[in-house]
Order: sequence, then structure tokens, then C-alpha cells
Amino acid sequence: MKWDEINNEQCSVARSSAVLGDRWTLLILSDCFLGVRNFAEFQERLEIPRTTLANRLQKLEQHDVLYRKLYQTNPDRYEYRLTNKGSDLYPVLSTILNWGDKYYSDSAGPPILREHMPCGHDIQPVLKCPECEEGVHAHNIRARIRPQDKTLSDVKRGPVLRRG
Amino acid sequence: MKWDEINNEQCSVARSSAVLGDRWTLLILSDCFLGVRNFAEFQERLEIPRTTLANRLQKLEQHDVLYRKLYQTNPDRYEYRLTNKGSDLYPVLSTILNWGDKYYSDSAGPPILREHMPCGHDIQPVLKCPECEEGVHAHNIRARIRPQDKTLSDVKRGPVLRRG
DNA sequence: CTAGTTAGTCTAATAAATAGACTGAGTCGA
DNA sequence: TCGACTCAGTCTATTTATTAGACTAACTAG
Repeated sequence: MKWDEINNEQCSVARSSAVLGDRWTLLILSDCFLGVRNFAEFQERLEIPRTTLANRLQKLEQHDVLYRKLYQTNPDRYEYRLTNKGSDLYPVLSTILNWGDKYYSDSAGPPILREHMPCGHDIQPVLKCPECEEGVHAHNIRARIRPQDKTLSDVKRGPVLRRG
Repeated sequence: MKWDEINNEQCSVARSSAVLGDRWTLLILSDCFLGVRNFAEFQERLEIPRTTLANRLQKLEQHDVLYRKLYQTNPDRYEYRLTNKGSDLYPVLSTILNWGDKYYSDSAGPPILREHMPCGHDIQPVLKCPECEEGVHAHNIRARIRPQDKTLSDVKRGPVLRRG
């Protein structure tokens, strides 16, 4: 993995990691989904160094995850909002939240509840199959290379075969 | 966010970010789900510096995401495997894969297919509500503080209210 | 005895993150 | 018009993390 040639990478996890893979980005995005928009509010809530925050916001803008929107003139001030591509990261944040809630919350339970507006329940969303409605988890999914790649060696980071 | 006091944090995203939040960890975990187990194989597939790999594997072991299993004696050699806690990260990796597939794959489509073994289809798993079976996305979920926290100010990183 | 395997460690150089002061363009109140 | 305040950053010097690549350890196989 050469991070300066990431655009030539096929692997979706690698491409995504180039955007999401650091200490702060997931936290910034989490705040975005909670309604945070401007620099000072991110900075205070996260206690993130201003330099780092500025760098991250710029990077997320470059990757079309956030966009800057003018919300005041004299002086011009911009806030940061999720693009559609950014909003599509909600399932990622939500599953991270599920995991954190399961393994790190204290006896009082998760600090933030998620209400599913169509039905009104507080939920932990689950991953399902769009074809058969059954659950999806590590042990009932098999990774395969696509048909046009004939052999495993055509793929840099394909599945590893064992006893098969 | 003080990263050396992360254990006192309530926020599930913060706790999870302390484990997952860096360049390499998501890629390492992705390889774990694809069946990679030993040091050399991680190192070659990811082209990760050996020092960094050793540090990451140790960190993941400390956080009970991976465990070391003796697979050979003379000399003793260990491989790295997912714990149950680690396997529970599958939804996170899977939603990241969905996002990467959507925004970064070329005309040939995603390089890795995921077959749902119960039904045999190649799928992109979707996030659903366990109560009403309807889809879950950024715009039909409302974050709320839990009842025992009376006001927003009781929560460091709760939802931001707007026009309400 | 030599080469090969695997899982690391060591070192020096480079890159990134950090704390905290500072800047710039304005508003508001007295 | 002065002084204090707001907000979105930038600047600098220091600390921390990452990196490439050589090296080590404990064996096996020929």
C-alpha cells in the first residue's frame, strides 16, 4: 500500500481508509451526523487541535465528503456540511456505534439513543441481506473474486483459501 | 478528546476510534476477514512496514480484537485470529466496503464479491431496523440523549438542536 | 555447512500531530 | 472611537508516529 498512489488502488477498503483512516475523521463525521457545522463547535466538542481540524476538514472537502457553505457575509464565513457521498457514510458510523455500544458502554447503557423515525423505536440497526432478508455476519458471507479475474493471483488482496 | 484518557470517555465512536482510527487498522482487519493470519502474509499483501505491523497487531491484541494462537512449535510461531469482539466488526468493514464499492470502483464493478451463503446471492448488505424491517439511513434516524441525562449539557457530545 | 523460513526488532530519517499564541475582518455597546 | 468579543482559521516550535531497510533469533531441509 503506497498512500501516495492510492488512486490506483482497486481495493475499496484501501480507498475508504485513505479518507477515514485516522484518529479524528470518524469523530468529525460523527459530529456532522449530530448536526455540528462550524469550525468552533467541532473544535470545542472534540478538543481537537485547530491545525489538525483545519487539515481534516480540508481533506474531507477534497474527497467530496463535506462541502463548505457560506452562512454569513461580512465577514464571509463558511460552515461544513455533509454531501450525499458523506451522508452515505451513515451506515459506517452507525455500525461503529453499535460496536462501541456493545463493548464499551457502562451499566447505564449507550449514552446516545437512535430513534428510527418511521416506527419510533430506539434501535441498534442490523445488517441484512437485500435478497433474502436474513441477517448478515462474518460467518455467513463468503468473499469471492469477480468472474473476470480468473485466478486469485489476479487480485492483490483477494480472499485466502484454506483447506479447499 | 485526550487520547491518553480514552478509557474515561463515554462516546462509543470515540472509544471505537481509539482502536480503529489509523491508516492501517481497517486494512489489517479486512485481511483478517479474508483469511489472512500470519505476520508475513499481512506484511506482503499490505506492503506495510514491519514495525508498524508489529505495533498494530499488538494493539489489536491488547484491545481483544485479535488473539495470538500457537500454530507451530520449534520454533514457537503464533498467528493472529479474530476474537468474537473482532468478528463483531464485520458490519463495520462491510459497510465501508459498500461505500468504497459505490464511490471508487471502476466500470468493471467491485473487485471482491460477497456471497450470502444462506441464499447464494452476491450482495451489498443493507442496514435495517430490527423492529420494523424498514431501511435505516442518515435521514430517518434521530439521535437522542438517554432519559437519565436530563439536558443536552449533561452530554459532552450529544446531538445539536436546530430550529427546535 | 548453507540456504531458507518466519516473526519479529533496531536505527536513523521523514512526516504528522500537537499546544498555544497570533491574525484578520468584522460586530456590538458605551 | 475605544475596547471587548466572535469566528475561522494560520504560524511556530516541539513532540510523537511512521517509514525503509538492515538485522536477529530459532529453527528445518538438503
